Amino acid sequence: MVVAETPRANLPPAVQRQLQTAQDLFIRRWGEMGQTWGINRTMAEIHALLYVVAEPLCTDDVMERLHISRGNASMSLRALCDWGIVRRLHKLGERREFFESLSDVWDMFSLITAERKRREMDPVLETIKQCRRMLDEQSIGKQAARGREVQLTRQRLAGMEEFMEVTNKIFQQFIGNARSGLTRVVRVLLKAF
Amino acid sequence: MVVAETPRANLPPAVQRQLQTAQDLFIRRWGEMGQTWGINRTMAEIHALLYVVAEPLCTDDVMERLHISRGNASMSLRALCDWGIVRRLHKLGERREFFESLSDVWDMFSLITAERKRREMDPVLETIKQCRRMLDEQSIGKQAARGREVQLTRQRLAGMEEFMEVTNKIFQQFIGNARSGLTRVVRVLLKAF
DNA sequence: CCATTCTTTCAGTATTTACTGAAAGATGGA
DNA sequence: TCCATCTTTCAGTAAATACTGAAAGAATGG
Repeated sequence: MVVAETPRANLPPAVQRQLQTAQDLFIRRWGEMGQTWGINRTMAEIHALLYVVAEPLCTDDVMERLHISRGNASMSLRALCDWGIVRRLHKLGERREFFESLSDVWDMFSLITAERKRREMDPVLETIKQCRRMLDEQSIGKQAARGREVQLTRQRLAGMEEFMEVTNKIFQQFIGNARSGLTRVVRVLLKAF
Repeated sequence: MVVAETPRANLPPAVQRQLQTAQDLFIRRWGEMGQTWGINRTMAEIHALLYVVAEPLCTDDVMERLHISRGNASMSLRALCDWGIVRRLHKLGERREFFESLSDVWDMFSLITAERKRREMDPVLETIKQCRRMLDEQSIGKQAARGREVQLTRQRLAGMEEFMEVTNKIFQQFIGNARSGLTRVVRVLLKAF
């Protein structure tokens, strides 16, 4: 099937090149940052590409632009979709799938935050509670629960639990509110301080 | 030199064991979480150990408890000290050094946040600004700057820059305020929502 | 139904990251 | 000064992680 050319005035080659250079710079930095936050470089790069280009790309576009294999592209794109920050998109009259990034950074932040809280903070909180139960009077007796070392550890666990409960509450404000929630948070904060 | 035994009533062995089990559970979970946030497992574990035990430990204590080599312990402890969440401690009459974790979770959070902002967010923000400059009228001319693709990319970069500027401001509130700042933040937020 | 086009999977491999242990370097006491 | 004790460094190695490419699996059109 023959597809009509996108009807758009093309940029002069020099500008095209400059655009790509700027995009690549952003993509590279974004990938580097991802790594230090526990997100693999390629995934971060793909996301950066889709975000900065601001147009739907297909798998081959991504492979070509980032010099990665088909398998890698496929798996990384799926993971991004699972996170919810990239969406699949079917173009009419096209057989292959396209992918686009969410456009609102605040939405992306909300999604990622919610997911990481669920995956990583909640289990830790659960463990802390479990540890505390292992050291309460019921488990080890009144006498032992008063032992110096036990007390110390229990205090520390309690401190951490409190911290995580509070940060969880803050996250709740962000999650689901996305942009409007966040800007409101910021406005409130900047006024209060 | 002979060192006097620590003058403290020891816990019954069963309690001792239970205490250690609870601590180990916490340590393990903390290490796992660290990994997913880009902090290596051992470093997170050492920190968890020092935090939860709530008493200064020497290098050999750490090595023994976590089954790691001297080199690893030395390097990881130094890194933790660099982050500022662990402190070196000289006991009088002791030749070797001891290490202790900060006790206040809020302080630790502030330190880590400030450092990660400096190391990881600031460079990205700088890059985004640079990318935008590469695509402004001065660089590529009025005509080209109006091209559709250029416009799209510029909008995306602007969106990301705004986001990072705002989150930076939020961080500023936390940093330096630590506990008091955070609890205030929370109080303000919970009231406002 | 087959042929074509596109997508996913995964065993094998490459790359990166983390860890060890031994040797060199400090520090402090005698 | 030397000796003993403790710390750091780093080359070599082990472990974890990421990536590839080919093969199998869907989906679509004819």
